[in-house]
Amino acid sequence: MPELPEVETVVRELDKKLRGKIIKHVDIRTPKVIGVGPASLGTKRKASPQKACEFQRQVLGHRVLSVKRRAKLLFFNLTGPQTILVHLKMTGQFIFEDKKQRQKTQGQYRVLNKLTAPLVALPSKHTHVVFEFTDQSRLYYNDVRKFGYLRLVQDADILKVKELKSYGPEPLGRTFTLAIFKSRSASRPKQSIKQFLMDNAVVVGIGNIYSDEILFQAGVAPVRKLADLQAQEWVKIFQAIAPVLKQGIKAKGSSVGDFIRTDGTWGQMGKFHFVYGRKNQPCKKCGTMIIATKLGGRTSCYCPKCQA
DNA sequence: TATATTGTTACACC
DNA sequence: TGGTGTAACAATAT
Repeated sequence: MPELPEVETVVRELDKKLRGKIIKHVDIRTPKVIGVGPASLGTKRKASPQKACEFQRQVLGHRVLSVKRRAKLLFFNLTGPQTILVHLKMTGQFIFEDKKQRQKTQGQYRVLNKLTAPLVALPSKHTHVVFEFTDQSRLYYNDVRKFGYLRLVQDADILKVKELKSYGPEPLGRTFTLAIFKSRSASRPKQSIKQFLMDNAVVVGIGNIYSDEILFQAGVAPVRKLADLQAQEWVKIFQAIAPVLKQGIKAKGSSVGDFIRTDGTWGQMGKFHFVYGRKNQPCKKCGTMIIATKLGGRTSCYCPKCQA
């Protein structure tokens, strides 16, 4: 389940590996994950062979200039007037391999990030797109749920992309301040702090895992309503955001769900989780059992003693 | 077989 | 009407 630290991990690795490479071939095995144009694909998407062809045609022969990130969206900036926007949603993943990498792994990967998942050769049944570059290296896009997408957008149309318009500030950016963060709560006093943190209009990139961890570090229960939070609690929550996300990036992402790095290895953040996914396990600080509750349809874990 | 999972959006409701 | 709250949706492993 990639959130900002996981997406950032993928972006840094891909930027290093793909920069300068020329796309020689694109194999689109599942056309429904492909979009063309600034309009969003929507949930009820159907396969469009025409779009897949157009995607292929416009991308072939172009060089990757850079790979960047905004919120949880990846940007593959290409030569020519196009950019590929990628959202991994729940289970999207990229695996990159060159000849050396292939020898190391013998072409075997776990497409699902579970120790019990079998090693498979790529492309697997969950591989939907394969990029091949002129130096023989390959980039595989896998997605078990097929919720993610690759969208080709003309650079001139980037500002027409709806999601980009509704996104709030980057949590690690200079424009994200306590005053701005707190001000967004005024119009929705009854919302829980957990849902507030996960709202991309408030601040981007924070999902279920990191919101739980941030609230643990802040000592605030996820069920607390915005209007009831004391000034000091706002400060604690705000000050917990950057360190928790930075630790996630440093650990190369979480090891939970289906997240794997671009070389098929796991991130280490899972080792540091204090509350996420630890229902009925003792709190690492006080030993109290971690409890789980549902907020806006999402499971939220917290320590009833450490978090008031 | 029912359930759990997420970001996004369509839509109901003040 | 505009902003907020909520439910639905996509697909599949377990």
